[in-house]
Amino acid sequence: MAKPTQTAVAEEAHAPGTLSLGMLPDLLGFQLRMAQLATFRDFLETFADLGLTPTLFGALVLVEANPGAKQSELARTLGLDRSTMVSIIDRLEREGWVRRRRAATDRRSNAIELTAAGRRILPEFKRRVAEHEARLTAHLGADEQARLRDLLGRIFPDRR
Amino acid sequence: MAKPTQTAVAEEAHAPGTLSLGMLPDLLGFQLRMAQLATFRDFLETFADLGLTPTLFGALVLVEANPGAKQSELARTLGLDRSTMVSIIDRLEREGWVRRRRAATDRRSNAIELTAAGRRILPEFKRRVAEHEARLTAHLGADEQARLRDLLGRIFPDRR
DNA sequence: TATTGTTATACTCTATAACTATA
DNA sequence: TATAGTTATAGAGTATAACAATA
Repeated sequence: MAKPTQTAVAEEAHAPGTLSLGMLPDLLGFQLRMAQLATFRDFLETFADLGLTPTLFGALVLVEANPGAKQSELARTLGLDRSTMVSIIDRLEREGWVRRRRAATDRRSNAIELTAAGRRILPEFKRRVAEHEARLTAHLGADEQARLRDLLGRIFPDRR
Repeated sequence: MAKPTQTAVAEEAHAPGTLSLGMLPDLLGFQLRMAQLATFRDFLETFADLGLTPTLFGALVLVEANPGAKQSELARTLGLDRSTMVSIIDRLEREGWVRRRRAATDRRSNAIELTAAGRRILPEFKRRVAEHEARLTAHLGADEQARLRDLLGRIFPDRR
């Protein structure tokens, strides 16, 4: 599996079918982007039959962990606008996994909570996500996975 | 549209303003997504005056490293469809940074290359990207940055 | 005045399918 | 037949601005 290191190419000449990446591999932003793109696509394939996206799954887990949370709280936690959260909750509600309830203390807001169907199906979602994660980390040891999560968590911690 | 039924109910207790993330921090995909989102937004702000995106910058660097490469080669390397690459090259060409040249050997394809203006401005782009990268890695040591890039490169290496 | 949810709208990014010109 | 570039189009995801209800 070991490929010879690519040497500097002369002007105009580059291996057919294989391009040099130039400085890109040295950029954290580039590695982040490519890893995220591959991961996103695998996630979509994992849930192709249900149309579940990483954002929808994240919202479901958040609702489970914070029953009765407001839409705008969920939005802020996921780094989304509250108008974006409307359609996300719409979809989850249309699937019958969550419901909107009028909050008792502040009647402007909706308290979002899982339905019985949502609580029933969430373990299956988590099981599939675990399989997806296993593919993601197939080439990493358990210690490396933990290290990677830790390092990622320290990128722009002030922007979250 | 159909408005959801809303019934008043008592909210369950969770810390005001701060939601629990549940299992999300344990998911590599989630950390990846949040880090990439923050990074993408900082990149856009960095080039707000020029409208340069990570993809456009990546394409420029690729053209620099592989003068005369075909559009479809660039597309494959960046993980994009060749129809998507059309508009990317369109934009770079409209800015005057690259040009399409009829390939001599295969007249179906375009050989993409930097213009003089492109070669002139690329160092400035790289300087700004370096500043962006510095913000990104503000909380990481040099060794940790290298380790992070290495670990990211081992996520789905077979899908790239 | 400020906030919450909502709607209307628009913009970006991306892919699919069909077309053309070559190979 | 197959490939490279292009075009038209559609879908997903997102944000901004304005509005009503409520605080």
